[in-house]
Amino acid sequence: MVRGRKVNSNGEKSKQLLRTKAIEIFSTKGYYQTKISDIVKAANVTQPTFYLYFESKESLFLDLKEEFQQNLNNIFEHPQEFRISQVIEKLLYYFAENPLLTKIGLYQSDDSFLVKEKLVEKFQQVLEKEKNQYHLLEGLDIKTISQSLMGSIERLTLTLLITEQKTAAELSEELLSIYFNQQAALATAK
Amino acid sequence: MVRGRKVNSNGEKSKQLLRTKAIEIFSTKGYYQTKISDIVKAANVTQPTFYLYFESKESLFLDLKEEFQQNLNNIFEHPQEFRISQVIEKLLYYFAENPLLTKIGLYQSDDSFLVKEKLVEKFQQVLEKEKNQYHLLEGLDIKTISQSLMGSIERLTLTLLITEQKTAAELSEELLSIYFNQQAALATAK
Amino acid sequence: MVRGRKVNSNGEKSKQLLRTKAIEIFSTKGYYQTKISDIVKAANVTQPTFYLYFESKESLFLDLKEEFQQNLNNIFEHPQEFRISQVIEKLLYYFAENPLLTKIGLYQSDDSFLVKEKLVEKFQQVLEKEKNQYHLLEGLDIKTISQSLMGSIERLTLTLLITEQKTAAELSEELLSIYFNQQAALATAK
Amino acid sequence: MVRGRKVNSNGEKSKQLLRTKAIEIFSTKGYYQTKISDIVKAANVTQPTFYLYFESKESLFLDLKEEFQQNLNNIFEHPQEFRISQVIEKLLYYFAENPLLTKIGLYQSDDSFLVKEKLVEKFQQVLEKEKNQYHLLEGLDIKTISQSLMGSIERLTLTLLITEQKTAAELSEELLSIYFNQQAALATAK
DNA sequence: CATGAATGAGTTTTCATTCAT
DNA sequence: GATGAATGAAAACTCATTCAT
Repeated sequence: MVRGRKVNSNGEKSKQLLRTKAIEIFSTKGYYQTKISDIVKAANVTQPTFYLYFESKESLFLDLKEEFQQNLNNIFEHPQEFRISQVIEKLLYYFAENPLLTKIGLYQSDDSFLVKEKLVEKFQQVLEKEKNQYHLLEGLDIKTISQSLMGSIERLTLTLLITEQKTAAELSEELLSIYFNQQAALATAK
Repeated sequence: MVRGRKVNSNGEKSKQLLRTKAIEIFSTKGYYQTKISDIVKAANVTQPTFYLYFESKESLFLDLKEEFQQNLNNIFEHPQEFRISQVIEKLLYYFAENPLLTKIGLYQSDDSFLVKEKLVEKFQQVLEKEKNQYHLLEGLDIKTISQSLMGSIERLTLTLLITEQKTAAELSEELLSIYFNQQAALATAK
Repeated sequence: MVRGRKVNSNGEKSKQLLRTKAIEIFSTKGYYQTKISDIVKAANVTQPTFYLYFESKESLFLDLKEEFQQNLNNIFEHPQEFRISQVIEKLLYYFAENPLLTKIGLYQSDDSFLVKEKLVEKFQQVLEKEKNQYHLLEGLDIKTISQSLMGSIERLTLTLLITEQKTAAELSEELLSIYFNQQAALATAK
Repeated sequence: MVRGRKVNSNGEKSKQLLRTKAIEIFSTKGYYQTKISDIVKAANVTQPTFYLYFESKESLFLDLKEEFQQNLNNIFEHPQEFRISQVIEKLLYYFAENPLLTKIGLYQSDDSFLVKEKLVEKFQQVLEKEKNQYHLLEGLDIKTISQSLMGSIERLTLTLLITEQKTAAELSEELLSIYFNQQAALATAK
């Protein structure tokens, strides 16, 4: 029945460990299926320790979700002007680098749908500007294309990117080919 | 409220009402966040009434999920040979007709990922056969296309189809254009 | 959804059937483990029918228990004077003829212990009068013998009598031999 | 009552208290009639505390039952050869020392009948070997005697031993006298 | 800094009983 | 005489959170 501070223990370390384990489990099982007991077991500390560093289960999850969203916002902050190819690339690179946070923010968070709606809007804006450059887009509803693109990105991220079967670069290129690249078609047509 | 039979009460009606409410709530909040108390409140009966008609929360949810999956299997049963356009159409029509069940089977069920994997496989098979017909596919990884298509379908279903902003027919056509139709591009190119 | 009186149905018949099934199930599973739903299922009627004939689960069980106890009382009513052999015989014959009621009254009822205490008292009284006739009893505590006899009777009833491995006659004789019969011993001794 | 640790609280103490109370109540009311709420009320803690120390109501009961059975097995383990007098003595001593566990294992457990059947078999084996030494046994069915003895032991245990009206030593001697001891009879006969 | 011990507030599920037909 | 439909009351169990050490 030893109590009190562990030898070599260190607050910041415990906090980081808890955070890491929380991300792992949240990203896999989702918010409701993740129990505090799971997290602390994985971090090898007790439940009260969790509350030493985080206000509540909810606030931690919210923090993680917001971190994801914040990062996402930062990506598109500086230069207002992006080409769709850059948008796709930047997204995939970010997702590839933060797979677990991405799973949380894109699939597990209750307002992941908002995040996606925002991205879709972004796509729309960009495509609106670029539509003349892609013959393939002619006659197509940009809203539909944007939503479709969002769907493609989220699924490819989940199944091929995060699983490391493909790289962000590869997937960017493939997506661009699918959605906007007439090379093949044009070549053939000629 | 007193015990015993309600005036004008009717078992089949109650069961259907409960089922309907359950589908509504399951499809919105998911399995874990849906409480029996939510369902019975919506159906204006008490908790034991739920157990009069359903074995448990889990078995009801499983039934709904399986109904969705069964329907899906039936779609592709008869003629073994489908063209990708038919596959997409049939999916979207089915989803449009069963929006809530679709939400459950495609987004809320624990094994929705399996359903999608199966669909992706289907896409791959069909595309493998048809690849020569679509110049756009040249040089592209069919697996990636299939996954991407799955993503597009699931997102368009969720955001445009189920919300009745677009019809299954419209979305099928748009998807075909995006993924396989060179018309516009070719026309322009000429 | 047919409702109302069954063709050929008959109140007394239903009541008897319910009673019979109740006895069967109560005797096997005990009061708390027996559900009204078990009883009515066995009798092939619905739950409200049970309440048509019996006030409640408890009152039916109490009735059965009291019937057992009443019968038991009747056995020893008339001639005040019994020999221990007669007491044992009469008990075993009654138990053999009413195996299920016996199981209820002797093993399942909450106050079966009272019944047994009363029987033990009876044994004591009778033995007190007869003790001179049985040399084996000399020096032994009649209370202990009476309790022991009660235990023997209840166990033999449960394991050999009710299972029809032995008859009441056989067991009476054997019990008398064990507890009071010196024949063998004396014969040998001489 | 507030949340969190009680002043001076101690886990092992709480667990033991819960166990003790559980044994008391299980032994009196049986498994089904014992509610967790009874146990925790008796131990002056809340229901979750119960689950802090025990997996479930069932597993606790099973543990207690198995403890009883294990002890019982241990009694007869070492020397394979026992005389019936020793068997009876050892049983009664064990029962006297563990009255509540005995009530659970011998009367309340769902498989107490198995325990008794096993004991009866033991009696049979031992008596088979010793039958020549007891003239009283001549002409009697050893199975009946064994069952009868089991009944005597269980009843005497319940009514005289556990209630501390008689000691294990006294009851052993009395049982031996009743079942196997011709002294008195013989003495008289001579 | 960290733990051991405990609890409030739910959640699913069961069962005897009772109305309306 | 009998059923279909419903419910009140309680049971076991879970989980995020909190106090005392």
